[in-house]
Amino acid sequence: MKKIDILKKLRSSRLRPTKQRVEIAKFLFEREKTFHFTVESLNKLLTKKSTSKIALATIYNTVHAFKAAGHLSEVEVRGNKTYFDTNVSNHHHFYDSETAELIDIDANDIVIQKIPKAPNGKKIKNVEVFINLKN
Amino acid sequence: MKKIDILKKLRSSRLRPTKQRVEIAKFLFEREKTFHFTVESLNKLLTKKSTSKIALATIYNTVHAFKAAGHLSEVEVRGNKTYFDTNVSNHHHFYDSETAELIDIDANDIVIQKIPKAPNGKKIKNVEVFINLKN
DNA sequence: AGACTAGTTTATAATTATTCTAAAGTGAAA
DNA sequence: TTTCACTTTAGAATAATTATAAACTAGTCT
Repeated sequence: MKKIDILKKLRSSRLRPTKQRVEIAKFLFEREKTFHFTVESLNKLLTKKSTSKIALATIYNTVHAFKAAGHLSEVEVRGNKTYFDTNVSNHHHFYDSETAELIDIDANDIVIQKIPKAPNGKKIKNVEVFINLKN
Repeated sequence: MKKIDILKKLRSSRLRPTKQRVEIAKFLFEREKTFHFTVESLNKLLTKKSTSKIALATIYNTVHAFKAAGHLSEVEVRGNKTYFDTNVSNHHHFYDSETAELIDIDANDIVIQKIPKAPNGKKIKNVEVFINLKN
């Protein structure tokens, strides 16, 4: 994703393309593969990569703004920290608890044959499959 | 589950049946249906039910000890608090984000037809399906 | 039964992740 | 270029959980 697209992406979501947002967006979205991270890991990576320090609160703000805009998804991982994913399409995850690493699984690679009905008055919003790994 | 069984359960897990552990175990395991809770909710319920106050740290200790012994499972719920489940068999969950409520799904009620291979050198430990609900 | 000891409970402090606050800064519309 | 709503920022506040260390107790050994 080019810089111009980053700007479009931000503007189309009514997010002012500030220096910080552009830098974080470039870091997150200008890559081939999907990227999984926590706010802590993102902060470390940004600090290493860049000269200008972005406040932790700004990273929280920005990540949440990107999530609200649909540019990031939050991943179902049990544990203390919240994981985010640049892949916002419907998909699933492997989780390697040894390395605390997430790996995407394409929605087409999992087929569910039988699924229960939602309880009274409720509807199914989405189905997330989580495959825990061991060595 | 009777009191004698609670004592057996504790002893078989090498957990001394202290007053607090027995009280918590009775509260958790002497019921028909599976029970979902957070440490906070359990603490409130125990405080309401019982005369003797159990320290919050003890509840954390005990819940973790029960989990380590395989008497409780931790549920995959994104969010700040950790959810536990008295159902330790292989099963899945509905999650109602409106009410922050978990509902068990029997393992037989979900059939997965196609599943990806585990990455190099890894094996599949287990598969958890999580169905998010909406109104 | 009495005393010992390792395991347990407890109140409180510490830690960790996240959110709040309010003052200073800044994009972009006019 | 002025203006102002939106942002950023440092630091305080909050919330969940874990650590600490002193007091307590179940079970064992006599």
